[in-house]
Amino acid sequence: MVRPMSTSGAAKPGKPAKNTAATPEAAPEKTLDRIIGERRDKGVALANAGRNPFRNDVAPRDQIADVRARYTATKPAADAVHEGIVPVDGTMVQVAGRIMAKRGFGKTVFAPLRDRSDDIQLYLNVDNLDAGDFEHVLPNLDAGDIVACEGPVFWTKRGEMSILAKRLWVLTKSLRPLPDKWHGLADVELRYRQRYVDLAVSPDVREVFRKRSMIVRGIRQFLDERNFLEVETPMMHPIVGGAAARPFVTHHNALDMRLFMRIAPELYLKRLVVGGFDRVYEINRNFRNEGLSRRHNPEFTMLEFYQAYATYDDLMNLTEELVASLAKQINGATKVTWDGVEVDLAAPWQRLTVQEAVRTLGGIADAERVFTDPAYAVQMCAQHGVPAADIARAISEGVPAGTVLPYPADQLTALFKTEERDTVAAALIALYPSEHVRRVRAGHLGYLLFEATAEDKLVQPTFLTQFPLAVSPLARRNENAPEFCDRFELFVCGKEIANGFSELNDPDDQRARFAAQMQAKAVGADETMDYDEDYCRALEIGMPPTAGEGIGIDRLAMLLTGQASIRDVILFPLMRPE
RNA sequence: GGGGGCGUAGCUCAAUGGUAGAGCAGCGGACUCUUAAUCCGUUGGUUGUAGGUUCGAGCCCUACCGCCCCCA
Repeated sequence: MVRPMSTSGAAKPGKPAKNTAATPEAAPEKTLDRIIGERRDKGVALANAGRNPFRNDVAPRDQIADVRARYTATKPAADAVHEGIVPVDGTMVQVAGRIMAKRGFGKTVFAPLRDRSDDIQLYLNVDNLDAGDFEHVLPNLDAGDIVACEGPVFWTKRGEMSILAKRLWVLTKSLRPLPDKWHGLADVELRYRQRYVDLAVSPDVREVFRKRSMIVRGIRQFLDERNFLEVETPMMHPIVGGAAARPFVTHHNALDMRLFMRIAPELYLKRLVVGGFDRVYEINRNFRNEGLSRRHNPEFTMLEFYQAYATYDDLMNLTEELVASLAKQINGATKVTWDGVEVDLAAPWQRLTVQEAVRTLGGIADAERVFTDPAYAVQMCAQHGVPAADIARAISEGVPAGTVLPYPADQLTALFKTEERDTVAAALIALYPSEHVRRVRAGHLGYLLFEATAEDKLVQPTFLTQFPLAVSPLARRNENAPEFCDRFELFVCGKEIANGFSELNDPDDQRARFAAQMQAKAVGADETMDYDEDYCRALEIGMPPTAGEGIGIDRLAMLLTGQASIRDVILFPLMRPE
């Protein structure tokens, strides 16, 4: 079947001679329109010669990479004498892909062809190519066209493996020109908006996404080998849970129900652990309604996995093994360059408590006092640039709900920007019901101080451990220090890659943590979890001792492919509409 | 949200406030081992959008749109 090209009335013939005077009312044709018109005309010419320019009756038998592999060893010595064009063995290969360039020599045309696996050069010559193809197909061939080609393999004098084309079919006529053959597509905006063009012309970009796919496959293999069960849990949640982030809100019509796009699958996965699937994982999208940056995309991919009868310590060991083995599998080495820094992912990695990080990297000599004395912590935070709003909230969260504050709640942030800060803080701290709350609040401030002073100094892979309770509402308390949790985060080049902990499975403690989240929300925190009563009920059924972890797949892909922007590891990053 | 940068032909980029150019691609021609092929000729522009200043604006000013970077 030959579908005629729909040559639009506006399209002009191949030679747009200067006869526009004959149609003075015609709008001037733009360059791109003219190019598209010329390409359409070639499609019409193909159709007129009985060659459908959009056909689907020729499937390639061979992949280019396979052809290359098969013939690489037959390459003649550099000093070999050439006697015309001699196929290696006369075996016909048949490949298909996109024509990347066209170099014409009158009766000979060289045209590199690219399929998903590799490139190979087509040698299209009047003496060898089917006469009809030479006459009707070749003149209507453009860079960008999808073609199939059949012929034997030979080596050119310059030592380039080539296919001596006997037959050539245009399978898909490309109507738009490809970007500059040398510079490619440099405009990052166009690269993201028209990823199909970016991928078509940039092997490097293809390679990044191929590696990303290998990473995900490698993770599945790694976990499957360890008897983890891959599961799928809801992406639309009736309540917000599992992480501290602002959600996307949507609505289900039939049930007339508000739903949140999930910010994390954590609470569902742990329900499965309660149910007896005590090694589970999920690799899927999370959605967080936050700004875009080099390291944030509103939808991103997360691996979360849970292993019963394991501790956060076990998961740190597992993570080292997983990431180091992925690096070897994908790059053949544990060293990668990221952000201009050489990072070595070989195990073991440094382990450092948050408090130690504040002292050694943040340069706060009395870090211990920061994590026990909230008044001191306020001073340190203020000195080191922690935003006043964050300090005010962290301090306020310790005041029991319903207490009449000595200062108007809506002026707290403003007050924390002034010299009155310490007085105000002291007044609020005086309202705390217990020494425990004082320490919990100090821990919260200590964590803010860590973010301000130390986080970006964690360059080589580092497990940051012993997180303050206040910022870890789902993690198990440390046996010896109840204001800290058995939790870690993995940092590389100042970026958080993974987050794991021994799970909190005491339902009463979990209820108290949810209540604390409600309190935080009440004093203005916008990244809080909702109280999840069903999850608490599940914990009452009983969750075995468990450790769980989330690994950001996008950031891991950035690390292992050396990309500086998350947009370069997401095929279609979020953009404003054109 | 704040600050900085960028936006010119299909692509990659030029252009003291004074006639908008080049390379590639395209088109026509030559060429049977090129690979950023070469050579000759040639088409192609509402300089992101809308205003303003000026005798004159791609360039200066204002607003808006989009992208990038930094900060919050």
